[in-house]
Amino acid sequence: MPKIVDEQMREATRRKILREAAREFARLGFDQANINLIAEQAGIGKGTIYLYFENKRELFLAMLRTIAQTQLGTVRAALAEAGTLEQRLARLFLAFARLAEEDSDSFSVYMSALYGVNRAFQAEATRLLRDYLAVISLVLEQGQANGEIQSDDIEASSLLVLSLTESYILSARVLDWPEAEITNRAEAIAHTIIQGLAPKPTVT
Amino acid sequence: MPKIVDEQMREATRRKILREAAREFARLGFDQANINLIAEQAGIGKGTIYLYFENKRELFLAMLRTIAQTQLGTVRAALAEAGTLEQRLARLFLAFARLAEEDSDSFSVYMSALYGVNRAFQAEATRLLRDYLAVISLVLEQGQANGEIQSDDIEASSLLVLSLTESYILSARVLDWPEAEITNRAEAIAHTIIQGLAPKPTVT
Amino acid sequence: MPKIVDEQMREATRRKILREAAREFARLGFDQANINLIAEQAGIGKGTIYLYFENKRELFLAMLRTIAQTQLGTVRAALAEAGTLEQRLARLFLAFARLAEEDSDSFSVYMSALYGVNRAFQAEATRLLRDYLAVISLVLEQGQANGEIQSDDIEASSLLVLSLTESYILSARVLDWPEAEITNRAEAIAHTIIQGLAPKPTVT
Amino acid sequence: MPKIVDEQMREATRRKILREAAREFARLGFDQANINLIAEQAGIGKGTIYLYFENKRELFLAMLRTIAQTQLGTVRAALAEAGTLEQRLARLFLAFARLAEEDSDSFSVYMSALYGVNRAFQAEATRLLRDYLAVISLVLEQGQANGEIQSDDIEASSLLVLSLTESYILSARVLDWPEAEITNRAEAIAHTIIQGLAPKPTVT
DNA sequence: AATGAATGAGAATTCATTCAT
DNA sequence: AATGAATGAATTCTCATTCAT
Repeated sequence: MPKIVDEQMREATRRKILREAAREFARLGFDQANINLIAEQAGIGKGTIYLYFENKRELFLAMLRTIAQTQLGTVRAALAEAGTLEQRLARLFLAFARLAEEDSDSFSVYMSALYGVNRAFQAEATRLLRDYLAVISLVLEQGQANGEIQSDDIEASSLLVLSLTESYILSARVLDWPEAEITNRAEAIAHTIIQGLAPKPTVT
Repeated sequence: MPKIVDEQMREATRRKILREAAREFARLGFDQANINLIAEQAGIGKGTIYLYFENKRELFLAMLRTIAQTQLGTVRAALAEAGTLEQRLARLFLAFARLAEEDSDSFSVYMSALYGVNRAFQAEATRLLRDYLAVISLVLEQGQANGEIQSDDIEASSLLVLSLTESYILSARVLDWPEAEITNRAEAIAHTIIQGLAPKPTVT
Repeated sequence: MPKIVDEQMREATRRKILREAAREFARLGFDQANINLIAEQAGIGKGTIYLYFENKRELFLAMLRTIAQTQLGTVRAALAEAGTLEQRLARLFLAFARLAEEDSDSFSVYMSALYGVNRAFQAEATRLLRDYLAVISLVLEQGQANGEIQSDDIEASSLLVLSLTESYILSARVLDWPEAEITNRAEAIAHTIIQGLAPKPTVT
Repeated sequence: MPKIVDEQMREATRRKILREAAREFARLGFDQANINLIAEQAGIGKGTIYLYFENKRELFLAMLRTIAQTQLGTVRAALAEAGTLEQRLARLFLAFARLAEEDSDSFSVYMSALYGVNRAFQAEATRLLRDYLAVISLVLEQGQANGEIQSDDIEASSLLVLSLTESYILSARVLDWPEAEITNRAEAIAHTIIQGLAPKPTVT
C-alpha cells in the first residue's frame, strides 16, 4: 500500500504549502510574498513547490479556492442550525467574527483579493461572494415564508445582510476594536436587520 | 513675483503626479505600478518625481491623503443639506455610489489600501474611515435628538451605517450589478437602516 | 540464458535512448534539450537514463559516436563500389546528400557539434572528420595510381574534396535550395574536382 | 555639444558590449554565455546592457549583424583589387584565413549560428552567406566575361567557391593544422577552382 | 530645478541529477 | 534494475533610486 501512503504524503505536503502560502500572502501581499520563503517555511525545497503548483499565481488561486471552501463550510454550518431568523443572522455574524479572528490570515488574504486590483484574483474571490449570497438568500426566503421579514428583492437583501456583517467586522478590526466588543454586537446587528426588513403591518 | 508663479507651477506638477499615480496604482496596484510610467504620463522626467516625493511609498501615501480629502469633502457636502435622517442617509449612499462610479480609480485604490496587507497604507486609509464615522455620528446624533432613531451606542451605529453603505456599493460593483440597480436601492437601504434603528415604542 | 535476453533488452533500450536523444538534440541543441523529455519519449523513467549514461554530456557524446559510426559506414559503402574516380566522387556527394536528407537529425547534430563552441563535442566530431579524410585519401591515392589525378599532397586534396562536398550540401540546405537541385550537381561537382586535380600534361 | 559627446560615448559602450559579447558567446555558446559576465567584462552594470539591447537574444542578433558587416567588408575589399580571377580567388581564400585567425571569436560564433539549431540565428547568419554569394558571383561573372572560366550556373559555382574556401579553412583549423600550412594552400586551391571551372577547349 | 543614464538588488523558475523505495 | 519525487544552483530581466550634468 505505498500508493495510499504516498497519496497521503502528497496531500499533506500540498496542505502545508497552502497553509504557509496563506500566511506569507497575508503578511506581504501577492507581489511581495516570496516563493522561496514559503517553500522554506513549508520545509521543502524551493523547486518542490512547482511540483504542486504551476507557478506563483496558480498557488495563490489554489489557496483562494481552499480558503473559500473552508469559509463557506463554516458559514453554512452556522446557518444550518435551527432557530428564528434573528438567531440565525446573529450566528452568521458570530461565524464571520470567528473566521476573522481565528483564521485571520485567510480572511485578510481573501478580502485583499476581493477588493484588490488583480482581476483574476478578484474573479476567484467573487465566486465565494456569490456562494455566500446564495446561502443567505435561502435563509431569508425561509424567513419570508415564516413572516419574519418581507422583501421584494431577496438578492438585494442578502447583499445587505452580507455587506453589513462582513464589513462591520472588517472595519471594526481595522479600527482595532476589541474582539469582545465586536462579538457583543452580534445580536444588536441581527436585530437591526430584522427590524429593517420587518414586514409591513397588515391592516385588519 | 516669480516666486508665486513658481509655487503655482510646483503645485500644478504635484497635482499632476498625484492624478497619474492614482490612475496607475488603481490599474496595477502598488507593487506592479511603475514609477517611470507615472512620470512619463505626468509629462516629467523620471528623476523629477523624487523632487516631489521621497519615494514610491511616500507618493502612494500622499495620494491616499489627497483622495481622502476629496472624498471626505464629497461626503460632508452630501450630509450637510437639510432633510430627514432617512433622506440624508439616502444621500450618503448616493454620494458613495457616485464616488465609486465617477472617481473609481480613487475609490478602488482606497479600498485596496484599506483591506490590503500593507500596514502603513491601511493606517492611512483607516484615518479616512474614522473621519467618515465622525461625520456620520454627528448626523445620527441629530437624528436621535429628533427622535428619528434610538441608539445606545452611536459609534457602533455609525459603523453599521458606513459598513452597510460602503460595502454594499463595493460588493455590488464587484458583482457587476448595473449602476442604476445600485443607486435605485438608496432609499430602500436608508429606509432599512432607519427601521432598524427605530426608537422603541414608548408606552403611554 | 536469461542473461542474453537481458543483454538484448539493455541494448535495445540504449539504442532507443540514443535515437530520441538525436531527435531532441537536433531540435533544440545541447543546452535546450531536456533529458526528461528524452526519457519520456524513449518510454523510460527519468532516472533510468542515468543507468545507461553518466550524464547529459556523456549521452551527447555517445550519440555523436553512434552517428559517426553510421555515417562513416554509409560513406564507406558509397566509395567501395567500383568505377572511375569521378564516378566515385559523385557517389560520395550523393551519399552525403542522402545522409543530410534522410537522417537530417543526425546530420545537423553532427554539424553543430563540429562547428559549435564546445571543445569536447568538437573533438569527438573531429574524429569522424579524420575518418572521412582517411577514406577519401585512399580513394584519391587509387585515382592517382590510375593517373586520373595528380596531387602532391593527398591529405590536402582529401580535405578539399570533403570540404567542398560537405559544405556545399550544408550551405545549399541552409539556403533552402530544393533537394533535387542539390543532387543534380553531383556530377558537375565531381567533374570540377577531377578537372581541378587533373594531372599536368606530360611533355613527350 | 554634450549631445555629440554623449552619442559617441553611447556608441563606444555599445561597441564594447558587442565585443565582449562576441568573446563570451564564442567561448560558451549562446545558452551558456552569461549576460552578467558580459556586462562585467564590458565594465558596466548588469542592468545597463538592457539599455542597449532588449534581451539576450537581441544582443546576440545585433552581434551577428555587426560581425556580418565587418566580415563582408573584409571580403569585399579582398576581391576589389585587380588581378586575374585566380589571383582574386586566392586573395579571397587568404581573406577568410585571416578572418578565421585574427577574429576567430567572430568567425566561430558565426559558424555556430549558421550551422546551429536556432532558426532565428540561422536566418541572420544565412543573410551573410547570401551576401558572400552575391559578391563572389560578380567576380565569377567577370571571370567568365574574360574567358577565364566557363559556368552554366554562376550561383552554383559561387557556392562551390565559397563552400570550398570557407569549409577548407574551418576544417583545417578544427584539425589543428598550422596556420602557415593553411595560407600556403591559397594558390593551390584557387588554381584547382580555376582548373575545375576551366572553359571547354574550343575546336578550331 | 530637471533630467535620464546607469545601477544592482532581488525573485521566479527550470532542469540535471540524486536516491529512497 | 527501474522509478520519479525532491532538490537547489544558476540565470535573465525589472525597476526604484541615484547623481552627474
